Amino acid sequence: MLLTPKWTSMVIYVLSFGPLRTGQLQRSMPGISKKMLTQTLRELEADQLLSRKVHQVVPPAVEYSLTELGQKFVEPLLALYDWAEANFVLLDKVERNRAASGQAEIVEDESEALPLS
Amino acid sequence: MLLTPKWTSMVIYVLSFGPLRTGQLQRSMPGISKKMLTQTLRELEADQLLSRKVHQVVPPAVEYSLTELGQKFVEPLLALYDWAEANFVLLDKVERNRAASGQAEIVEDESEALPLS
DNA sequence: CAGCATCCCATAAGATACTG
DNA sequence: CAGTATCTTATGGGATGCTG
Repeated sequence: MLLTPKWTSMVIYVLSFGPLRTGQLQRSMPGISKKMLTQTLRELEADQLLSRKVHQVVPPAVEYSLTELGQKFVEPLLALYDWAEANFVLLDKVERNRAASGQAEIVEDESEALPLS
Repeated sequence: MLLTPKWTSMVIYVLSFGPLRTGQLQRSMPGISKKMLTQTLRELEADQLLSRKVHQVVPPAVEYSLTELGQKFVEPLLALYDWAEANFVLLDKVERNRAASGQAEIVEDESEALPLS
């Protein structure tokens, strides 16, 4: 899948603001390792969501930018982020929710037969 | 994250059509193991995206349904699915794209200085 | 029927060192 | 600066058997 890897959606999001060089990308995503950054970028490139431009200079300068397809992905991605933000899910609300109750509802049935199909 | 586990989004999707019992859920998702089904359901329950109702009968009958929060999640999720379908990404277009070209663009620069910040 | 526990394997991901 | 290679660990996930 496209969203299961840890960093893919974040790369798309960060690049949605404009093209970035490798180092800038890494600094935009605290915690990502160089290995995972490269790997994620290669996969997204293979999926044609971003393009990679190599400037033949020393030291090397590589610029990443979203393709048309990648830009089309930004909107549904933001829809997801908006939902998360609106419901504090990526923040700490869920943690607090987890802490609180959360028991399964027990339904006392009269019959011993299966009530559902 | 909420989307990284393999089955979470599918559970939400399947339940978006209405409440289901455990076995019905499993049959709705070919390939899911009982273990992962239970695990996924527990996590989504902890995140308050679905609720679990236990009917006290023999044999046991457990019904899962989306909470308000879970239902709010359906829309952005479908937006994502729509994008995927529109771009054949979950199908085979990507595979064909991967097969074809996909080389990084080489930009021939005159200078040896860094052209980008 | 629904769920839990256990064992095992595949993959994701982090750390580190090295190259042009 | 950008990238590769290698090693190690953490996690996800499948298979199976057992319980009320």
